[in-house]
Amino acid sequence: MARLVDVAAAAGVSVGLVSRVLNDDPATRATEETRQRIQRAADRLGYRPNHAARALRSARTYTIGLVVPDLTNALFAELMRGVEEASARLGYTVLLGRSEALTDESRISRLLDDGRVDGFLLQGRDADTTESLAAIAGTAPVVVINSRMRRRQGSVMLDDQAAGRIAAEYLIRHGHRRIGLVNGLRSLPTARLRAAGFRAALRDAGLPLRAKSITWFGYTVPDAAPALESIMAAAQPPSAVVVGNVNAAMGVLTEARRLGLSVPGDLSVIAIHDAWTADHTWPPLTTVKLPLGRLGERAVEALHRRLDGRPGEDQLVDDVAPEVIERESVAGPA
Amino acid sequence: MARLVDVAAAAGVSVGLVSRVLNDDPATRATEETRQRIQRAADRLGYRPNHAARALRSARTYTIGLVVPDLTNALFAELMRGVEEASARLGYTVLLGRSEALTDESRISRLLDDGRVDGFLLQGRDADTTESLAAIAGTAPVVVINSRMRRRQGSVMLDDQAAGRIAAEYLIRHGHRRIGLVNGLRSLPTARLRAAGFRAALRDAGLPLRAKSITWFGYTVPDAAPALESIMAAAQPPSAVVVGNVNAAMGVLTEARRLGLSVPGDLSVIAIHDAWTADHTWPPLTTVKLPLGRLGERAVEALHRRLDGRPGEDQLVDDVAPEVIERESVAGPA
DNA sequence: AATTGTAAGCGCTTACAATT
DNA sequence: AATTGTAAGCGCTTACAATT
Repeated sequence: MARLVDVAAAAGVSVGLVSRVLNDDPATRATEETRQRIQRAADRLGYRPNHAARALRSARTYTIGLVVPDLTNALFAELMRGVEEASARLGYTVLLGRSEALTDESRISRLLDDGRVDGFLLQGRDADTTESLAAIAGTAPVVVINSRMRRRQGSVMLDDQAAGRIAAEYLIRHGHRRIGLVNGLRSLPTARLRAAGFRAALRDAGLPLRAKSITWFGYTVPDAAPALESIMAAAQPPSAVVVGNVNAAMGVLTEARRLGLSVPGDLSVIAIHDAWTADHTWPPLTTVKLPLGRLGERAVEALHRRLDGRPGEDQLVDDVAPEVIERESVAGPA
Repeated sequence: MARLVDVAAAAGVSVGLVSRVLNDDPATRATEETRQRIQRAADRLGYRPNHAARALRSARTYTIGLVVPDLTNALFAELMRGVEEASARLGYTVLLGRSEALTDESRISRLLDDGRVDGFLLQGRDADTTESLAAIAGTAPVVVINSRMRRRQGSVMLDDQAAGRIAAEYLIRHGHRRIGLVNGLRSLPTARLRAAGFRAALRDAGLPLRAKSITWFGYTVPDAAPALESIMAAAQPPSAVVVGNVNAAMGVLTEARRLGLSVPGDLSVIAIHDAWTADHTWPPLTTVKLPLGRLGERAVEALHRRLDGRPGEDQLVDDVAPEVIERESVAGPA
């Protein structure tokens, strides 16, 4: 690869000048002619700055670590797309890690100690995991996704309260009056917010709120069976449920079948979050789509500001509204 | 962070010696006492080598680029686990990229030109994509996953022929005599191999082979509908199908429902590759599980050998046999 | 004053040299 | 001969200096 000295020689100037011109150093205003000679030489030689040298000298790696609980979660695709888009735009490379593989303390702090990343985008399976990931990251710049840190600012969150409300309102609009919520763990801020939105919708519609119609087992497929069983065990079981997550909703469909309930005949189901998998369940799942791509972008932008020395903030990503994707899992009550 | 000079000062020796001892340089045999003093000093200071400095000096980044078509494919989880495991063991960090985001030529070769990676593990959506990814990587060490390069050696492949054979044999054992194959694109080596195994099983069982009972639409969900429709349009449609991929099998189940076929009553289905999603379709899918984790490990090991200057090889990962995971999508013919 | 150049130094590895 | 030290240099950025 061509180095700075090669470009300098080709352009007939010094390495210092080449570096400053190529980096658009605002303090150096070379003549247009010199600038062009340098740029042309760099283009002709296909010059690319050596990452290691730049990182060593400037003590910035221009790499951010993205830590998520499960790479194969379909929801992660859209988040990642946003993260990639914003990273490319702002000049960062993304180093990806599953949080299980990294909670093994050593690996996350090593990434820092080895000077491989400038900061982290963190998402744990629940608030405690996220908090401990952040603790491991220590004083490094961190932005947590869909959670908040107790002692530090620096988070981006979706509007989960709106999502819970919109899902419940959709069912109410279809005539349901007994509605359950299959929710994530109580330790998850997202779950608490979705429940708040859910409750608000019922209250506004003048519907009664039974504590037993909300479960807090979790967002994953296996959590759905005990949740649905518990909800349907009521004297007057609901005719519809909001499920906190598409993945758990797949489990709800399976469990409904086991309980002999037809969807949406006996039970309507709407899930929060949209994913391609929702198209291929039976029946196809009606969902509330949240702007995960935008969440990823906002997370990168927030970290970028932190890396620039600006203070952390807790942000709500509400510039794109949640949207109901109608499929076939909701009908009127029997 | 503590630097080499800090450790050297603490141990009362020179930086050169510290570097050699910590890196287990075989040419330097320090006294046991010195060695211990150095190691203790390093431990006490929490010394970690600065990655940028090491990369700059040694012209090795100890980072490998892993490029896959779709991060959210459930199959990728197990592959990634193997890649991570072997990378950690051999001292590499993994930089992850989707191949769509990277075919955009610039990004893949930039990773190299910027000196961010030593080499690549590549997997494209099909043979042509993989080939062009490899072309973009140029002279960099490359190992392709589940495909082969025309002009270069350096690949790891699953035993797809065995998988196709095992799937077909399983259906034959259940009494099926008219069996279809919903396969991936003909351009995919994996698809051709699965078809070969499939045909061999039918031939060995003395069953007739109709060209029309094999389709080549692709491995993804939407490819399944036209495939199944075309197969079931035959005068004597099959009573069972092998589906080349779990994801496509989800589409097959949806399409069967649309065609009014019950699974496994009217049609038995077995898919190649196992994933968590297979547990949550209706009915749960019987699959042939292939050793994807081992594939990932072998890929890293192969790249490691290339980076050590050894020549590329084309390897078949057959040290773990494919295994049928019985669920509920296969029964005897009606 | 406007433009360009010089050279130090980031933290390592490693050839070569020096010491016991 | 066995053990340890010295110093150059990887490719950048940037404070400071020099030139027009």
